[in-house]
Amino acid sequence: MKISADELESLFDALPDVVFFVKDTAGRYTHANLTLVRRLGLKQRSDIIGKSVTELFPAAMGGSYAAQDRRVVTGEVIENQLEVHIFANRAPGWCLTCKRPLVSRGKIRGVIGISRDLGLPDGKHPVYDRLKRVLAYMQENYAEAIRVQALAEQAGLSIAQLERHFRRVFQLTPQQVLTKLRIEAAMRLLRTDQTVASISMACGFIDQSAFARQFKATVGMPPRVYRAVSGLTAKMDALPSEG
DNA sequence: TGGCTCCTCGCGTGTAGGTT
DNA sequence: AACCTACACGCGAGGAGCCA
Repeated sequence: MKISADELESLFDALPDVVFFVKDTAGRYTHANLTLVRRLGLKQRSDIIGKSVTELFPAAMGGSYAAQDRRVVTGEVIENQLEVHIFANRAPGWCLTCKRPLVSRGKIRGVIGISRDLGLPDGKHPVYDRLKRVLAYMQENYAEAIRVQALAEQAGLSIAQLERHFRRVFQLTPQQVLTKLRIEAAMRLLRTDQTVASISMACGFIDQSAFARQFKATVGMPPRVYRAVSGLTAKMDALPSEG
């Protein structure tokens, strides 16, 4: 039994916190769930089908998504990539994106993927309180060099335990949580007039080079472009998410 | 579920060179 | 001058597997 993309599309329509899409090898949408339609500020699916990310997304983000798709079309699989998506109300939202080549009869026919919103932590988990302490430490010290080993010691857990519990409670590895904290801080500081170099140091990156790379990988655009984009208001009232 | 080892690979880093 | 990108290299993070 094989499930078609049409059937998956219908199923994913029911998930408001998950974007589902299929694109052909040229990067044109062949399927999109209603969550993506809404986040693009569009009315119906047909407004998306046949279009590419560069037509639907602002150039700064569309180009990054297209580059990601090109990698997948060559066979690369993207698993749980932590990304910032800017929703229609311009608020940033954290998502985990998965993309894989769509293979049919032995040939790659396109890209199939989902992007799910990062949910709330599981506060009922037995070690949640210990992890919360580690998280608080990370929030206070993200500007410093933090080793997972040190976090594990602080929680009284082995590294393997810490990672396992982090994934279960926060849906992220400790390293991803640290990146998230740093990028969030950077996005705040980019709205001030601090230089990119000073922001990179203030957020715990070794230099602005490492910062720019990480920022682009996560947000989809270089820091300078994000600064320009976040300074605009009316011109960019719809910066939706996908991946 | 916890603890441990092993191994792969992705990320951080430093540098150089190009671009704005 | 400030910023971005590409590349090479080393190391630590994280996955897999096993056992208790």
